[in-house]
Amino acid sequence: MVNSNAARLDSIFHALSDATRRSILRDVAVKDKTVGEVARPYRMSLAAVSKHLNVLESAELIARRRRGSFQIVRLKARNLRPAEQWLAWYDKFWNRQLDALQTYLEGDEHEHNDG
Amino acid sequence: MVNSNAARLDSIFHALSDATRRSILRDVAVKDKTVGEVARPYRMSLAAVSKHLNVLESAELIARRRRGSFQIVRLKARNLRPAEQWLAWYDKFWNRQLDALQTYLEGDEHEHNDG
DNA sequence: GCTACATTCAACCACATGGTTAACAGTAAC
DNA sequence: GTTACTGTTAACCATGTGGTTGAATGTAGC
Repeated sequence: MVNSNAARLDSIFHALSDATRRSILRDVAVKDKTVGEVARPYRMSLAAVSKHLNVLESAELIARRRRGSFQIVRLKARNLRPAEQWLAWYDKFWNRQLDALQTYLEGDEHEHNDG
Repeated sequence: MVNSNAARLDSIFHALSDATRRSILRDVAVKDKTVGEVARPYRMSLAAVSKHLNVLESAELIARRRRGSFQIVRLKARNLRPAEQWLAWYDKFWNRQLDALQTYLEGDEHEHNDG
């Protein structure tokens, strides 16, 4: 619909398209963590994790704030909402089992004319 | 073909991270379309659209089947479900307004979304 | 087989991504 | 200021992405 909305969805879905980043979101959802704490479970450099955090932050899915010499990573869960709302539009297509209907029509040689 | 859950989510979210592909999903949700019909609204080559369809197909969000010399593109809406379920886990964080609570508790700065 | 049409594949390009290591910068403690 | 620690930035590399054009494939009909 709106273009800025599209760009927002681009960045959110892109941020979610990496398993490491999704895992990081889970980690910080439960409890705020420092960057070091976020990075520790992952077998990659701190710099790599920092870049993942940049991606998540530019999608506004996390925020970093400084506390002393640490940076605290916090989830901004509400900003997942546009993605969930976008997906919710498709509920009707599986809830009403149109997909199953089409699978049925496709599976046999039933050719329902598109017109 | 998608193996693990994580890889499946990778491919789904990646497929959704492009506005053209999201738009294509909307287009074929309403009604099955040929590749040519899908491509017509977009200002890019048919080959480019075909590549977008490849991405959507490898995420199993669409299926193509041949009918005569045409290929019919059909939505496989149910396969959006893993993405929606992944996101649904975060509902509690905004529904219970823990996000706002944490912002309040942690923050001197009341940063409200400036967008 | 030949022609026309629908779509994909191949080769190519510019740029983004995810990772590395090493250098740099902010903060605290001495 | 120096040292130690936390985290980001820079430079680099291999691979992936989104687009192009043009050739190739598959199907229908003559």
